[in-house]
Amino acid sequence: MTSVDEPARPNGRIRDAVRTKAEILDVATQEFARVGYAGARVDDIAARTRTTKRMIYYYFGGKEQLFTAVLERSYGVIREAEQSLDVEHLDPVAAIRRLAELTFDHHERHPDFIRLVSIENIHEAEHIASSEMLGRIGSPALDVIRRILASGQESGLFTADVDAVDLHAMISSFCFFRVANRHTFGALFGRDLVDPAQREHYRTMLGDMVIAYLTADRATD
Amino acid sequence: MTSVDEPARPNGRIRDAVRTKAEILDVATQEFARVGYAGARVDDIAARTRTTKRMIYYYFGGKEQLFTAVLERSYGVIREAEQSLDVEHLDPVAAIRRLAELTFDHHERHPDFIRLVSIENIHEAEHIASSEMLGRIGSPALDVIRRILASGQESGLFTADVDAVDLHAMISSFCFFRVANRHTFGALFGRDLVDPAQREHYRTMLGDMVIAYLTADRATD
DNA sequence: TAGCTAACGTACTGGTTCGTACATTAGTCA
DNA sequence: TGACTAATGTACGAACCAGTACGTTAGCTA
Repeated sequence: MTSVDEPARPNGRIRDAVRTKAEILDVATQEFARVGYAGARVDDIAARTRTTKRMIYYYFGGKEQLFTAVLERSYGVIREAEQSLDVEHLDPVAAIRRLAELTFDHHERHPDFIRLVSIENIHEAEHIASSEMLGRIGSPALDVIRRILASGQESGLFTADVDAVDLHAMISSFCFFRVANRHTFGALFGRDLVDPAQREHYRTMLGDMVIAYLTADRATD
Repeated sequence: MTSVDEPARPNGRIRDAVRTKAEILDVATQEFARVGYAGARVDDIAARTRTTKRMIYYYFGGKEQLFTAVLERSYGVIREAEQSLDVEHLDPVAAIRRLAELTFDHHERHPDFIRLVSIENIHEAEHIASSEMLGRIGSPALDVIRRILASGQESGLFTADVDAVDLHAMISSFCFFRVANRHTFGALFGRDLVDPAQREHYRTMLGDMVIAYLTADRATD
């Protein structure tokens, strides 16, 4: 295991606090996502890193804090992704559809994150609640939705009585369910919601749904 | 703890296989839903029944089989509920809206079931896969949707290219997300999706969304 | 280059947890 | 009413698992 980047040491022991910490977080993210908080084993996480269990306690304090750190980093990643959203140059309908598609893509690309969120919900969001950072993380996506919605409502394209948080919930629920409930849905109904061949179909379906809702003539019903 | 139903015994020991088994299932359902499969403790489940851990192994064989039995009974309950669906006397639009509302109500009334499904998805539906019963449980709701959809498409009310399984996924995703992700969503966005005061709002939103999707003129976009 | 400390490793512990061996009894039926 | 068996209880073991006491060393800096 001697590479150019990591020259051999007499002892093989290398000191790199940043790398060690990051490696623990990487492995812990995989393990927690794979088997849940209670199902994960601190020993197993340590065994899959190049360091020892001792270091987990040294850097994070304990299993609980490690899980919180995993959540914090995972949420940080999506916040960053949301910050690079660039849809406001489009007209409101296209902008919302594009935003929905980006949400769709992001969920699909980060199944581990979806699993962590499911797990955190089983724990009633207790780690989020006790995290300084996650309490004030906000959501750039929400701001984007708010602005598009306002512009669409002003121009009369969208029905007036829609709220950004609710629309975000609507979009997220479809994207989240598709990934999170993939297994039970597949087992019960014989259809793989994440089948690559069906990807475009569901991506379009999401956009159609959201736009139909936003542009519907509510008086019709 | 002496009641009319259960007269005192010299030893307090009563034999009732059916009751014992049902009581274990009740408690196990609560515990598994509360803390997940790995988080649940066989000893704790036993302690909360009027019998002992020995009986769990006697009747179910082990923790894994107990969890499967919990899932089987839980899915059985919704299948029964679905069988009593009675919406086909309504016109297609009203029928779909009513069906969505009943799905909405059912999810809200059975948060433990939602949690069990989330947990089973973390385990990649392995218990469903290995269950004889759950493999062929089917879904009466799906048949209902299929018939309403066919009638609505025939009369030209609904867009033609919609599939029953997909529509079921759409309705379920909204209902499921609202309950399952209540905690993280609340913690991050400060809005309780299950707030009773907002119940009618979200119930209407779901119906509006589904109907808008089904009746939209897809060519507009 | 001596010494200091952040970074790391080893080995262990105490409590937990699934599962079982063995003993007992309630209720039934010949 | 005696015997048989399904149903139940007790006590324990072996593996597991989060966390820690204690010792070591790499790399920096005075």
